[in-house]
Amino acid sequence: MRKAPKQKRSREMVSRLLDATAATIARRGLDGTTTNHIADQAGVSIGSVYQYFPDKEALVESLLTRMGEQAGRRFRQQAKKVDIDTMNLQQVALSAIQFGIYSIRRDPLTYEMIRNWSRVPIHKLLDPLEQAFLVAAQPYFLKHYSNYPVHNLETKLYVVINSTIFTAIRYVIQDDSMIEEKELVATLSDMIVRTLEPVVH
Amino acid sequence: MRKAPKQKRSREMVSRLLDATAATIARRGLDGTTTNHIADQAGVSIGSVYQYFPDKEALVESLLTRMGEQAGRRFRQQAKKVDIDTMNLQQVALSAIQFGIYSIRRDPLTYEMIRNWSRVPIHKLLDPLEQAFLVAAQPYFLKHYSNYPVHNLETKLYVVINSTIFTAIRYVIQDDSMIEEKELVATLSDMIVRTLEPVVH
Amino acid sequence: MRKAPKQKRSREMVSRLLDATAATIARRGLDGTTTNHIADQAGVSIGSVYQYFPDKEALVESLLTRMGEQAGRRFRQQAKKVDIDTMNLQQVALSAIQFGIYSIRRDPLTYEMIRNWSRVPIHKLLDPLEQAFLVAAQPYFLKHYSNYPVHNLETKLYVVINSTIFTAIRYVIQDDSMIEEKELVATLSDMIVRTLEPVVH
Amino acid sequence: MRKAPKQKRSREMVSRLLDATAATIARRGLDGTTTNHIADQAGVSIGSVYQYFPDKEALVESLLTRMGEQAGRRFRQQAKKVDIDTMNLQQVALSAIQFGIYSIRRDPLTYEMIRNWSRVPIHKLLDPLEQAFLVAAQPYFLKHYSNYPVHNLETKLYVVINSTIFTAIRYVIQDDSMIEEKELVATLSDMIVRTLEPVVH
DNA sequence: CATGAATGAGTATTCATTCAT
DNA sequence: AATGAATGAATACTCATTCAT
Repeated sequence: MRKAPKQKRSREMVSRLLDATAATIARRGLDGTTTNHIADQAGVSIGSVYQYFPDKEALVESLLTRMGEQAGRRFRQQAKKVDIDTMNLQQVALSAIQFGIYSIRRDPLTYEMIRNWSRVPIHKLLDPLEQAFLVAAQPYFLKHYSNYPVHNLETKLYVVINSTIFTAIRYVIQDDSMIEEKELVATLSDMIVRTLEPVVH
Repeated sequence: MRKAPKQKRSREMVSRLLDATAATIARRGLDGTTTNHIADQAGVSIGSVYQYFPDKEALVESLLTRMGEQAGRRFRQQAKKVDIDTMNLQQVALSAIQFGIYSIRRDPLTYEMIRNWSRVPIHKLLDPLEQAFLVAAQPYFLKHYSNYPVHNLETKLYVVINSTIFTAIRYVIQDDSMIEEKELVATLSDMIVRTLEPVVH
Repeated sequence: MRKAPKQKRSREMVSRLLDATAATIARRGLDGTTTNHIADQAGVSIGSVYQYFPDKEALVESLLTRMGEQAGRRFRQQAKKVDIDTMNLQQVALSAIQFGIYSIRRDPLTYEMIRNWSRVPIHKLLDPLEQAFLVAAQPYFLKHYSNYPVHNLETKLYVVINSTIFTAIRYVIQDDSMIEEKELVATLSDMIVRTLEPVVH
Repeated sequence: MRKAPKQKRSREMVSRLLDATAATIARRGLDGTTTNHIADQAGVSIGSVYQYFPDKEALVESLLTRMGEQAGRRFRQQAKKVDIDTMNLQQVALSAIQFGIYSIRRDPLTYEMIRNWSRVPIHKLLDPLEQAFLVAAQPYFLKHYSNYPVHNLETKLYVVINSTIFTAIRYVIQDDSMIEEKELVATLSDMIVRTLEPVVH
């Protein structure tokens, strides 16, 4: 009974600090973000930051975890609306990639995190997405290809998801202007469909 | 005539500094590498480093360029040995990926560079590889599919190469133990073959 | 109420850092002064220096401003004692210059600052002095020459003050032993009096 | 006989190095000038520079000495043309100052040297000028004021010359826009005339 | 619990000068 | 005498983290 308010206050503080971290990274980039910037943004002292997080790394990791959860939730909500019976995989993949590229381009935080994927525990963001995609895809495959090898599916999804994400990222970041975005998106979704296609005997 | 020895010495120094840079990055990581470490490793003074390279960035870029050239050369040598008539694309891709993953696992330098792909001009390393792959693949496509749409091929190769590289990298770096390496390699090469397959009418 | 002690502490730190800057420049010269020397002299860490001043330049500028304020104050105090009715301008100027030369000779800091006048914002030091002199001189001119052309006075004071300061500085610094100090001072004050003398119709 | 060509070559080299120093300081400023820049500009190796001058300081000092000699020569040539009988001191001073300000503004080398007067042995430049002015002025005073106290004259010229030079310098460098250049020049020459004026009994 | 002042290790780069060739 | 490659001391500034209040 006595602990409740403290825990609530604590949860509020954590959330506030993560908001501040997100806003700061979005505005100043990962390299440009200092712990003091985050404290300022959160409107608390730097000491308080260290009361709730052991170090800067923990702050970023927590933020990524939260981003992963949110992204997974959004993905599941989107997935609900898709009518498996009328839309084919190509269409779904295409709009998903388009939406993904758009999201990265519009969300500086995600952009910055993914840009620095090797320096942050990016899997905290990607794993939930992968998981959500896996769950959402399962019924599709069960319906269309009744005996799709499920274990195989997992690896295929791993390949397909990572391929799509990082190819898209590299394209967005490095602005390889030789290739049209439309064509890239088409080729990527083509890659997805072809790769996921069960082997035809 | 008089300049020859100087040019040679200069080339030797450049090479020595790049070796030192490579060794230092391999041992201490990109972030842990300072210009003074490089000078120490090369056995020269820090001043000499700046006599040959304007700044740290130039050092890393030159190293990546050299790595790209070497990788391209190695790739072409490997490609020579492949007998297009007896080996199919699946087999080629499979051994190439296996070799690639092995290389990254064994070469901490490549590992570190690719790990920091967004902070270094990684294209200096990847472009020659892409180019080499493109050149090596051309006869294959000419042989098997006489009128493969070449422009389309470019985008497809972009997708295929980046997908393979970054998925492999992510796999190696993050040690996603849920998936077997063998299966990943198989799935990746499968993805390559399926994606590059011309559309069958 | 709560901010008071902090502001006090802050003011104390600023003052302490300026003291340290002054002492260090006085002892080691402007070129020989590093930010770490200043921190050492102040008995604080280098980080603290940068908590209160954005860079070295700001430190020097603040010091000059403080020096200007102090010099202006001292000048006004001296000026109070002068009895306009009994002392003439020649006498006032003479003692002022004597005092000035003495000050520079005894104060290595002022000496060093003025020696480097073109590399530091020396006007922060000289402007208050000029202003103080202008204010102090006004009643004198009002009394003796009721309708002295004020705008003209500004330029004349500019010439007179700069001439005096820099000629004295050059004399002190370069130790031109051909000329007696007494004679120089006399000639300078003579110059001042003659130059400020309103035109007689 | 055998030494002659060497001495000639030596003199040529010294002259060449001074030219290079002058050009480099004029173009890059005193702080921006390195010994290697000078060697490049002279088209010789840095080692050769140190064959002829012990250090950078000696290079600058020699250059200032040469500048002083040239300035003195130019001054004497100008002075020849002035007709003492028809021109009065006010006119001479005025045009001299105007010419001086113009020279400093147009000659980046002189500007840069004078701007850094406290860090270079500026007297090597100014002493010959003072001397030349002293010599040139002597007959003028002898003619107009037959029993002008000569010793006094020396000090007065010291004051007048330094006052003029440094006030003008400060004006040019710091661009004190509150004061019109015309007015400053007029006031300075007024100061000169009034100060040099023999005491009227 | 909160504060925020203080800490100090860490790093890229410059340039006058030397000396082996 | 000439070369120019090599030297290396020296310096301003950052920022994650601590701890006394």
